[in-house]
Amino acid sequence: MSGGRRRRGAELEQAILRAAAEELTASGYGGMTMDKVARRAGTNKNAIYRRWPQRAALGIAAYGHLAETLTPVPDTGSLRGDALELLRQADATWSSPRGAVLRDLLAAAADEPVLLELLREQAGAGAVNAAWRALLDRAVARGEAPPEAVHPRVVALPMALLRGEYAVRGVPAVPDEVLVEIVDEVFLPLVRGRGLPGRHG
Amino acid sequence: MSGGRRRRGAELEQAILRAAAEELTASGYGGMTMDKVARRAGTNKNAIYRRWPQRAALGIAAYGHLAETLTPVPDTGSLRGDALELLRQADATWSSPRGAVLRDLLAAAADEPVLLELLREQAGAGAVNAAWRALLDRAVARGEAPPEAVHPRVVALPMALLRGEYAVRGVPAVPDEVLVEIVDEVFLPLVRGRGLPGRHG
DNA sequence: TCCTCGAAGGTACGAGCCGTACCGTATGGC
DNA sequence: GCCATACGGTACGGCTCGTACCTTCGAGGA
Repeated sequence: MSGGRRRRGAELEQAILRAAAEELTASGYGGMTMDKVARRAGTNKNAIYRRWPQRAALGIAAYGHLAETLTPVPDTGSLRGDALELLRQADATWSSPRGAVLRDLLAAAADEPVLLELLREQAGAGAVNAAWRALLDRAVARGEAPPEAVHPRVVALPMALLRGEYAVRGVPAVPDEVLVEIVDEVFLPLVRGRGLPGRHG
Repeated sequence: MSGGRRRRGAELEQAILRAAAEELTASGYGGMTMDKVARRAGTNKNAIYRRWPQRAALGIAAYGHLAETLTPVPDTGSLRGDALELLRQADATWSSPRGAVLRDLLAAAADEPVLLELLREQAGAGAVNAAWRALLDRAVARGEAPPEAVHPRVVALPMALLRGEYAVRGVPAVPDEVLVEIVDEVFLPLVRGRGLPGRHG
């Protein structure tokens, strides 16, 4: 909106995305109205709908602008320390305003596989998974965990339990005791248990 | 709407709830409009808003009418069989149309603790939890699992993982292999692992 | 340098929904 | 038989989404 120039293509697209991201942080996903985004971007809904066919698609794309911060994989020297740290990072993210947006988007995209996959990309679900895997690999290398412990379901377990907590309690952040319990009462015992012979073939 | 009689109190309330439940099954939660419910119940929105202040509250109450079927706790003789059966029951519920409604309601109530608690009651979350606990208790009694295995987090684990699957994949039912994996690769190893001494205090 | 076509701006609109207000009317209790 | 209460009917304001239509700009080719 500077001068009489008319923005086009990528320039306009970035402006829209930034405006949408600002609306997201200001009013959440529910408050991210197409009209408000258009007004804030200094354009009109036409230009938006030409790029994103639905509100949810714009919301997901805009979330990508918000969630550009990549959290480093912790390395405390012990599996327990690493797991706890990573879980605390995740909890901090999920309980932040950005986490509220993420959860709303997740709900909005739940019945559209295409959007769901897009959201997973934007939210860095792959990176989180890789972090947990790296953490387990290191523990195995240190001899702290049996090699059998490295398994996709084990990798995904702590985040699933964290999500479960949010589903049960709702908005507020998960107390630290719960995170400790997830690690000490579930994650670590499971890692130990997978070193034992099972009954199944 | 039979005859010229005017319904009041509990009679009208039941009629509204039934109409809302029918709308839920017909169009899902998103399609459950206050106007449509009122029309189907043969009344008007006034009578509804006098009882439920928001759409979500009505949706949750109506869901209670849908989910009156209590599933029996399986008893196959082995922990693995019981767990698998219970997980399959849960998956069947969650992947049914009723499950779609439930997931929508969960999203709608996510940021209102009061509604969330109401929904947990209506959805029989307590009963499901009790079923998993009973199943573990029986396994302990049979000597199939160590007493330490009975722990709230262990009880809640399989359902949390199932929810996680829905969050990741979206709508379709979870393949049976995944359910088997949850039991064989996570649940049972954890139960075994909790019988071992850990490193924490 | 001029022309043309695609893209952006502006605006208006239809449709749907929520939640509220107002008022006439029946019903059950006193 | 009277009256407070709750129901029926209807209308409305406000908001949102998504679409349509036309004007205007801008970039690249002739």
